[in-house]
Amino acid sequence: MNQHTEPTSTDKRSDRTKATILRAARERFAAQGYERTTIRGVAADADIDPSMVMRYFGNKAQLFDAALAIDLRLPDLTGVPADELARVLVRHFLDRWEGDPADEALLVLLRSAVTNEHAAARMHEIFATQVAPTLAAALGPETARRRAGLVSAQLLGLGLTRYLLRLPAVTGLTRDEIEDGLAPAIEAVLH
Amino acid sequence: MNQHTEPTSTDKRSDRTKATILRAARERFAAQGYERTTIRGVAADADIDPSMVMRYFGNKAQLFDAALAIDLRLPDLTGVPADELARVLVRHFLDRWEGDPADEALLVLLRSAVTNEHAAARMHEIFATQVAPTLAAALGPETARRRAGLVSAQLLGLGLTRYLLRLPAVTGLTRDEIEDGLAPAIEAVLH
DNA sequence: ACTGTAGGCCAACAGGTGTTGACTTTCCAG
DNA sequence: CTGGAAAGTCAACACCTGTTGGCCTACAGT
Repeated sequence: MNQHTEPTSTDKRSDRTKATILRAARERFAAQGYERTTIRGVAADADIDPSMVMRYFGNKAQLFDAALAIDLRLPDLTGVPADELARVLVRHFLDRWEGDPADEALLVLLRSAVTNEHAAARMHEIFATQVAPTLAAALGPETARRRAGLVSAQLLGLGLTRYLLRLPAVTGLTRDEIEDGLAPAIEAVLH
Repeated sequence: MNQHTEPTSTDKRSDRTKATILRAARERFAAQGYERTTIRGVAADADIDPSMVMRYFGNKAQLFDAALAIDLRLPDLTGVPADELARVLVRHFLDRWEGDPADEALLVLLRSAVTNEHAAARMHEIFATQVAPTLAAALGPETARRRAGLVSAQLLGLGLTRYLLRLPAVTGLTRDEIEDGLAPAIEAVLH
């Protein structure tokens, strides 16, 4: 097998189209959720035959799985002073929601997790492996156990109302207004 | 037309089956969302032919509409002292989410609004006609305008994580723990 | 007893879905 | 130049969906 081909980003041709498919899939899953996203639609966006999607990803469920690779990139919070912790969290999540439009994985996950058991399980997993440990390190395991859930509820509530439901009363706020309004609230939960 | 028939609950026979259909529809919409709910499924739950659903409700979208009749029954908050306002709100919403299992309308709405444009529009409407005015009356129109959105985000975030996603870190909390944890947070938003 | 009508059922339609297998084209190693 | 694998296309399948129209049945008003 290819020993001397450099392992650059677009090594083989198939890898590129596979990536194209995945990008199109993320967009549609993010915009419409699991059920309303069709393989034919994804294939059309990627300018490719539907059967290629099957060849590369097996079936719709596995394509969905592939689109759910998520890393929240939570920063290390152990060094942050307690009275700034909440603000750092809010700012970080706003960045993640509004950041790189190609990185819609968070939207995909949340939108689908509401109607799809499998996506919900993935969400549990992400919470357990990424959110909980980070908060436990910053707050100590005891208080984290009782507070991590509520903190997540607050941050996901923001994502829900602003980016999925697009409630005017929330989309109408500026980033600063949200930061100023929500940071004290999360601080209150953390105590 | 029937002039002397008493206007009791189950007046005509058709009204009863219509109600049966609606109950079955609410259950399925609440459990699976709009897309995965099928008319055949609803009809089977109601022990009736699918075509009857069409006869009584026209089409799937109108059946969905009928299932979305929602009244949050928000209490009058003008008499509540400012430092108890948050706690009253949290308690009220917990009651609404966990209350009468037959009254799943809130679940229906939230679960569907995430993937269905029409349900999202209905949510905007409910916010505008029920939540916003109640908060405006209690806080004054100026602060309500900037805070109502964030308060809703907090309460919907709770509903999302506890009743839809069922995050263990949130379902594992008792009612009291939620009340004690969230009330100060909402108070912080209200100031 | 008769009949009209409301309530209910059956069978089918047209369209869209995930998925499959056989076929053709592209392209690189020998 | 040539074989053969990799990449891509085409057409079809089996199934499920919302929706429709014709048919049967029960029953209330006369």
